[in-house]
Amino acid sequence: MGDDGRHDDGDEHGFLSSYDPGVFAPAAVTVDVAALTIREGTPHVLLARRAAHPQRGSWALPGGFVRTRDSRIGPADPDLPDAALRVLTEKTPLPAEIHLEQLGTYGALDRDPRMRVISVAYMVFAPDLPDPGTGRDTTEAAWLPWTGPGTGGDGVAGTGGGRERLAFDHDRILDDAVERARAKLEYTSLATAFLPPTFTITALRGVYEAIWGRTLHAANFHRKILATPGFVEHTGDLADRGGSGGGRRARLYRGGGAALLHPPLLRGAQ
Amino acid sequence: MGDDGRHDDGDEHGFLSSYDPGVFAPAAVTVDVAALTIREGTPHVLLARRAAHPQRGSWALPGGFVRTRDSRIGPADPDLPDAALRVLTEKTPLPAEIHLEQLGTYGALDRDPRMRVISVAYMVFAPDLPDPGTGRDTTEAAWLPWTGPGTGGDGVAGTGGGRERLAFDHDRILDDAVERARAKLEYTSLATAFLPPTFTITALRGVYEAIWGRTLHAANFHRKILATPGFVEHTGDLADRGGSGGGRRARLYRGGGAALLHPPLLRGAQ
DNA sequence: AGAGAAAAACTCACTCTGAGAACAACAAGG
DNA sequence: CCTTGTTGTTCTCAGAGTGAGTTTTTCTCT
Repeated sequence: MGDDGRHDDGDEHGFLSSYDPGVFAPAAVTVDVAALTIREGTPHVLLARRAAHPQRGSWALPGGFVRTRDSRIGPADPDLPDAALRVLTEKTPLPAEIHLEQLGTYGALDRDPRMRVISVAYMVFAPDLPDPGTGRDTTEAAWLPWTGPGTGGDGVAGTGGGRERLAFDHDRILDDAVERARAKLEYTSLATAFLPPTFTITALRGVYEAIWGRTLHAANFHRKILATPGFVEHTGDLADRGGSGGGRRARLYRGGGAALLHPPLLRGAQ
Repeated sequence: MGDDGRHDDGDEHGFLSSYDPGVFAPAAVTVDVAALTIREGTPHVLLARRAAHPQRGSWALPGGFVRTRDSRIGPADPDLPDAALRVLTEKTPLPAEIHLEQLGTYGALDRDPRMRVISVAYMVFAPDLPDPGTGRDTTEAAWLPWTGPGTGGDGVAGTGGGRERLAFDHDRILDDAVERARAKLEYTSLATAFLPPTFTITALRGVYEAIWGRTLHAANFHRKILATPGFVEHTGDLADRGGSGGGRRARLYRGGGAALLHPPLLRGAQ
């Protein structure tokens, strides 16, 4: 680290007690969360409509300022993941186990008109959750389908069928999140994070098909999943029938211990 | 984003003109750079010895505060990568093409005793560069060999042969950087970033062996590199002889256009 | 010219993969 | 009860990829 704003020599304790934090021209730090899930076979993202300036009325990723010290509003965030979970639970209740992962940090000088805002983006892989409530500073929140940059234009399909741009640089953050998700499905077992605790191989394949946007050969997928040690383990139970249309009852599995897949599932392949 | 410190309704322009940035309890934002290279077959990292409190005298990753506005010291950093390159060039001159990549952001409440410091870590893959000069606020800077967490203890082997802990949480950042480098060699062509513009297949294999810490089967490596489309392309030249010991002159290659490798080179394999 | 050395090409058994077919287990209807 | 349609699971086989070793090519040095 560099050292502007330091006083002169001496021991470290004396240095710290006379230290003035104001010298550093500090920036505001926020967390923004791209929470992804899969509904009806297509990727969805949790968005909130901004109730305040700037960009009032735009859809945006759930986010908020990192609390650097205790205040009237609440206690300081011990670490960045705590802040990410906090802003997310303001919108929707979360299950006990949730996959949270840092995506990246966005800090261009002009990305927020108020001042320099450094945003630490997180991504969440969640199973299908109920519709969210409206949190602080938002007029509306919803899981909206994501239509990727490949299909003619970025953005999120609005309820009316059109597309709207997200506030700030959140379109780019969302694209980065989906691209990261696509890559991580190849060599990690994260696909199970989109599913309830027990699931069928077909449901797991549905996750890959939704995120990768292509169909996979069912039989080969089945073989490969079971051949990858530690990916899934059989619970001994069968899925109960879903009603219409016959078909054999599928076996139920839960996630195995392995985090990394050897060998990986390659996207380029069938 | 959340909205503390906002005034009441009205149009966006009026909102911005009366906005007070001081309300947000801001944090300090720094960039720290883990610059990796390979010297004599082992990974090295660029470190600087701190000339100022806190942790004066400890080795640390090159870093500094992000400049959020113009000041006596210099202009504001337009974006975070600019800040990372700035703090790095204070220590060593860089070649024209350099691989810079964001690693992650570290923001635990107690990671710096002065105040809350959010550090955006970057990593650089560089070819073997000359010894660095001493920059601002450092008494010494050097490329030091990295001895990983697998070999009994983290840290960097000091010049005396012992190990020293790095300042702040830089040991953890460095471990994360090396682990990221190991993973990215598998499925990207980043190994070429450690080499000069033209190189031999044997030199490329040396990068893999240094980062992965294991030997690879030379013949199979050769076959696989040439079978991966876009990884390398032949320049038509041969390497000139290095002096002692006979042997066939190796063909020279340069990096191909491909960023992602299909199929990848798997670490678990030989 | 000959010995030694490094790079590159070749060989072969084995495994993995893509594609399709076959088999198993279920629901609904006649 | 038996047939038909649907879904999940297993099997088959040809082609591609892989690990390990051997051979050939091309260089330096003596």
